[in-house]
Amino acid sequence: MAGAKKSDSASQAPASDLEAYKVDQQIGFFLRQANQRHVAIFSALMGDRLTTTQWAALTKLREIQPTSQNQLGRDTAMDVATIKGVVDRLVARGYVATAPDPQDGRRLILSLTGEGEAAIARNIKTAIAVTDDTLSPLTSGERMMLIELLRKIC
Amino acid sequence: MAGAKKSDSASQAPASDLEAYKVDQQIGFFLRQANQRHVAIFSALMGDRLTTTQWAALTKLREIQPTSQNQLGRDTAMDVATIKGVVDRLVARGYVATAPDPQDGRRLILSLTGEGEAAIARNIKTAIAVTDDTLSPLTSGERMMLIELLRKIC
DNA sequence: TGATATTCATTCGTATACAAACGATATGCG
DNA sequence: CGCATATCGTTTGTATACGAATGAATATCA
Repeated sequence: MAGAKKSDSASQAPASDLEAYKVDQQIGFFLRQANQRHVAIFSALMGDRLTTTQWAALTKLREIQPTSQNQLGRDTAMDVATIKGVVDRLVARGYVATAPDPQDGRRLILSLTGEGEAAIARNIKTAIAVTDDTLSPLTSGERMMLIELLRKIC
Repeated sequence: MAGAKKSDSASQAPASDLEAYKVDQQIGFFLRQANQRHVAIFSALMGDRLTTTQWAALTKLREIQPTSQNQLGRDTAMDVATIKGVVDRLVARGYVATAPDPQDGRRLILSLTGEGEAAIARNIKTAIAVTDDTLSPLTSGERMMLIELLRKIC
C-alpha cells in the first residue's frame, strides 16, 4: 500500500516532480514563444498596421465571401466575441462591408470592399515573406515536418 | 525594364500569389491554433483558476526566487506590462510576496509565499498531464522532434 | 401548430500581449 | 563630481482571447 506510484490522487506531489518540472521545457511554453516570435515578425514586416488576426480574417473572407460573421470566425479559429472585434475594426477601416441577410434575420453578411481587396493585394507578398522569415531557421524538410506535427496537435 | 520579377516594389501582386495563398496553411495560423488548443487543455485540467502565464510565473519564480519583477518577465518571455499584471494577480491571491530591494531602489523583489508553494505542489501533476494531453496525438519520437523544431524558431 | 432547442450577434468581465511614454533610480565615464 | 545612459516599474491605449449571459431569429420535432 505504501509507496504507490500515485499518492492521494491530486492532493500532494512527490518532490521528484517538483524538481524535474521546468516550465520552459514544456510544449506550452514553446508554443507560446514561437507564436510570439511569429507575431513580432508579422508586425515588423506587414504594412497598414494590420495584425495577424485581421490579416487572417481578410484573406479568409476573400476565399469564402459572402459569409456570416460567426462563420468567418469559425474558419479563422476565432471566438464569436473575438471575431466581432476584429470585424468591427476592419469595417471601421473600410476593408469590410456588412449587410443584413434577407433570408436569415440573425445573420450579418460580410464581404470585402475594394479597399479590402487592395489591402490584400498590397500586402500579399509581405505575408509570404513573414511565413518565410518565421521558418528561416529550418530546412525545407524541417518546415514540412513542423507543419505536419502542428497539424496533428491542432 | 518591363516584366521585372517584382513589379512596382509593393504596390501590386500577381494573381498567382493571390490564388495560391491560404492563411490556414501558413505557419502562423498553425502556431496560433496549436497554442489555443494547449491553453484550452490547460484551462480544462488545471485547478485554482490558474492561467498558463500565471503558472509559468509561479513555477519559474520557484526556480529563481528571490528575483525582480522584470527579471521574472524576461525568464518567462513576458513584456514588462504583461508580467506586472500577472504578478499583481498572483499577489492579490497571496501566492507571491513583494518587497523593496535594499540594494536597488528601483527593484521589486518577488518571492513565493507558502500558499504559492502549496499551489504549485497541488497542481504539478496536472501540469504534467497538460503537457502529455497536448502531445497525445504524437509518438514519443514526434514529440521530441516537435520540441526541437519549435526551439529552433524561437 | 406549438413548445423546445439551436444559432446568431452582442455585451460584459477578466486576462494576456505589446508599444510608448513616464518618473525614479543606478551606473558609466570623463 | 556631474552628466549621459541605462534600467526598473508604472501607466495608458489598443488588440486579441474566451467564458458567460442575453435577446432575437430560426430550426426541429412531437
